[in-house]
Amino acid sequence: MSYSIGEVVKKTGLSAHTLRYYEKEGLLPFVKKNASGVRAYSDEDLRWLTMIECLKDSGLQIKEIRQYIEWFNEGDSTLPQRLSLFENRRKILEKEMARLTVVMNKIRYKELLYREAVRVGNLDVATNERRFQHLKKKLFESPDDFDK
Amino acid sequence: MSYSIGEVVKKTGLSAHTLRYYEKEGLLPFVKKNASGVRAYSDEDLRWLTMIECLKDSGLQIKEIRQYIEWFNEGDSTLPQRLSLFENRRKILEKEMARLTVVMNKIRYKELLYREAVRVGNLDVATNERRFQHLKKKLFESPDDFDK
DNA sequence: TCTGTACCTAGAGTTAGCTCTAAGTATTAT
DNA sequence: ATAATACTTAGAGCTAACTCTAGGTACAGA
Repeated sequence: MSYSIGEVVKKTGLSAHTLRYYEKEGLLPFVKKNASGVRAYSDEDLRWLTMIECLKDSGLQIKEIRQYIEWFNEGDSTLPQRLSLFENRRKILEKEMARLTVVMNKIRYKELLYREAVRVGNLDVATNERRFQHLKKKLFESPDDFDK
Repeated sequence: MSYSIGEVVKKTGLSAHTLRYYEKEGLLPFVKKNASGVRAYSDEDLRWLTMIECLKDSGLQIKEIRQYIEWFNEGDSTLPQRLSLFENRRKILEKEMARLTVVMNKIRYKELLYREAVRVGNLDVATNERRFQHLKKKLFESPDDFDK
């Protein structure tokens, strides 16, 4: 099976501009073209696009994805490099999730505080309520930094 | 207490360029300047910088942070808007954490697979091992999309 | 043959968030 | 007094990842 760029747009949700851009950046080195230059994407190309999306979602830059694809095409001699890429990425994702957890706590505190402030119609009154003072001390190292 | 831009650079880790840029974008509407135009940051300004960093970490754009600061300065009449901002942010962070969890599973699968591939020196052999076939089926809707 | 749609390339433009440069003023230490 | 350091502004430059434009080709249906 092969697919026109328009069909791939429908399948992937990427724009035709973006698909051509990816190709120019070396992310799709196997896409074939017919005699008049029109692209014909294979099922293999679509699987690459799925993988590219996953790597992109994990935070890899396009040039890093291109590097991965080059390693893949060089065969088993680059297995250690590829392992190392996934290890690093896993560590970065772990840090990112930890970071988001910390941010989430702060934002949730703000949401609760503002819900109370809206209820009583006054931010300072809400901020000075014992339970919010308590919560703030529990959550933050320098609690007053969160009075803004 | 007041601080020169250089002291704030040391305290916050932001560059002087970035601090002036933030001010130009309306993020620090209270910073005072002396007769010769030199900035003198107050403790209040530093607290704003902490809050700005938190909002930035939560994914807010600079113009959205400026909007929040404007609301803050307008007083209690804008409490509902601010509550709504934090509610939306909390929801977006929840989605982001869910997204990262999904991505993490895929990357961890790849890491395990490549660790085995490096051990046996061959990606195809590792991919075809029963436990990786099993893992792949468990993790993904279209497992073959992850053979890249 | 005409009309419309889908496709092509090369290259310019956009956006966010910095980051840096140039040219000048002010402050501090010796 | 002089040298070094820190500060100022306006505005240009950078990077990533698109996003769009202009001008053209290819082909299908009425």
